[in-house]
Amino acid sequence: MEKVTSLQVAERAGVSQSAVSRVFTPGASASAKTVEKVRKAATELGYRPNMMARAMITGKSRIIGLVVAYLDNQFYPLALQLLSNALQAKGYHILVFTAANTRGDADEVMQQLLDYQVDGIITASVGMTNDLTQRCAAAGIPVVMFNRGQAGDDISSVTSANKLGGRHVAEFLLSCGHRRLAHISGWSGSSTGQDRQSGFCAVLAEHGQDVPVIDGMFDRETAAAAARKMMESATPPDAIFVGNDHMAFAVLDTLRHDLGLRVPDDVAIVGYDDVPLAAWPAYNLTTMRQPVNRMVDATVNMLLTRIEDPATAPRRLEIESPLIQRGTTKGPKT
Amino acid sequence: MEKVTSLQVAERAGVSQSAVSRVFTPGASASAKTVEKVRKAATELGYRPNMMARAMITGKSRIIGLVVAYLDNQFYPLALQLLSNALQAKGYHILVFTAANTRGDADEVMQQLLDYQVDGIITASVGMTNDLTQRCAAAGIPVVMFNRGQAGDDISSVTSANKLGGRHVAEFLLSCGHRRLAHISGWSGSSTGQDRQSGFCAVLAEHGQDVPVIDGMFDRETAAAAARKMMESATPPDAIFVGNDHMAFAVLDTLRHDLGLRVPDDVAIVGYDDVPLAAWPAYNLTTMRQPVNRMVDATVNMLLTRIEDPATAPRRLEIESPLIQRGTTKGPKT
DNA sequence: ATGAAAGCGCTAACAA
DNA sequence: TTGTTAGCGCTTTCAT
Repeated sequence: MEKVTSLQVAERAGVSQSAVSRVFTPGASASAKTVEKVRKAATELGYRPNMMARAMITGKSRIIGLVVAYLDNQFYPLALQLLSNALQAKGYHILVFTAANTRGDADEVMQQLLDYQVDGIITASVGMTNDLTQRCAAAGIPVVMFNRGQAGDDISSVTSANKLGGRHVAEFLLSCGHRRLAHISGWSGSSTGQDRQSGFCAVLAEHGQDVPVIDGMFDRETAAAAARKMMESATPPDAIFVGNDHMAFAVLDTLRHDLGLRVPDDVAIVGYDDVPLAAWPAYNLTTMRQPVNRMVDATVNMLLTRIEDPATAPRRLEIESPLIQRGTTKGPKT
Repeated sequence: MEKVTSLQVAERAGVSQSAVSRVFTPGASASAKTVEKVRKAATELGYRPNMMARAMITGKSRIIGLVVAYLDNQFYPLALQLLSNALQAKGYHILVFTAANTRGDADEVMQQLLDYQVDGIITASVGMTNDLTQRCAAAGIPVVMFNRGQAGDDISSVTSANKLGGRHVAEFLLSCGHRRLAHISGWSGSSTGQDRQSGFCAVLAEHGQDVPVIDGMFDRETAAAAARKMMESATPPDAIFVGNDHMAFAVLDTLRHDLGLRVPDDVAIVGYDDVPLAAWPAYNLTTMRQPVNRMVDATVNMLLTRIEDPATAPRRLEIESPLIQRGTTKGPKT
């Protein structure tokens, strides 16, 4: 099982080394006879082309850099797995870069990305202030932001229709008869957090309501503290829209176990993402679905399209998705 | 931000190309003056050595292949994140390979691993029948199995002390006064599943008890069905040891919501892993901790040691860890 | 300590 | 279609 080179295969097959190369290069021409001889010799020797050498010449590594900040939120492991599967099926692989949402860190990651000559980059759970994306795009590497958008620019992104989703939630809660709504938002440094909030608040503003909002930072502790604060205020809400499921679980835990409140009787809760855990009976959370599968497919398509043809214009895709009613809300008044 | 080569840096610094190389090669010699000139020119040009070219010569890619079967169990995303952080700090990165636990798939993954010339391999949530590990080891690539062992062989592995853990659980449940114990085991094709089961059953055998066991396959549905079956039998258990937390959550859901049973009053439940979710109030699960941090550190150390010195003998490390008592069991009778 | 020269394993012109 | 040739960007002898 030692290193086998194309030259050795060539000798064994009685052809030139470049003939071997052609047989293993998708778009190359070789006679049926040559192909057969080479394939035979190759399997006998256990030959496979060396990716590194190939990458060095073609400039294509068939490696996609995945930049990810945290994996505590169940949504991201799921996405990672699906992305990996989808890319693997297309002959690509994911090189993982963990990055804090800080400036210096982003620079370092950026350099590493370039070092490895990744063909493309997917960023997930990375904030929008990050010029990392900008700089990679500037370096000519296709970038797709997964589950994050960026205000009016030239970077591809795939998200769900977050603004619309926020509106849906507001309309739904109103239709349930709730009148004192509140919002524990996703991190205000992320488009996702902002959009959900603005959609939600817009509808309520149309109804003349001003909504208390606390930034939950996509973090359990922060969200739990926010929930406590809201419920202990003079006019506690009768329904809370939480910026994602991950925080919503923390809110539910706090409401039920710390404050002894009943959900949805005392407060209704709506989350965002519809991660698997949301459907488990222990939480049974009403939530806006994010269609991970479709988001992943779109991300992969977009990225590979741009890799194959760099002239392709960046796109910003928003996928609509339904509200999933479960046990943390009462049905709408009819 | 275009491609900058060592030759360009050399010209600008007024030295030879090999001088530049030496400055960027850890163990090489260069005068202070040369180093300074080169460093200056390099930063001005934004030069960084090309990993691919370097990898091709040295045979070291600084890439670690991570083979992983599924990420639904919270334990693995957590491990992935920690592994990535630890390796990144040492200048390595993780290339992800998702693989089903099937023979043909393993072969394919194995080839891809070799194609990318990974310096080392970590397998997680991969079964033991997989000769993938054997073959990689045979190909001279250091392999560490994370959270899996393999019966008496020459591959490094890092696990918790699963057999001992199983024993702990049995002794604990007996001390709580339970007399009708049962076990929903981890996948019997994994050492982890087997060891936990054998430790657990060994203690009970010593007490003359024969324990009903159903293989939960590390799967929610399978575990839930097993729990239902057990509770509906003529002599339902008064305590169930579930092979990991991921399944234990499913069991708790079924017990509480489908069967209307109270935990721990009707049945006590113990899991294994102590994933973050186990500590959340909604489950508040008593469980054997697996010390992810220490397991990750050990894995990284072991792997890098073997990469740096291939002569190092493989090791099988078992890390002991405590039982974390929470709300799904009653304290021991005193 | 430094430069010149020889490749690592492969792809991509270029002729034939 | 095929073989020959020239590199990709770098590390590493080998002289100096």
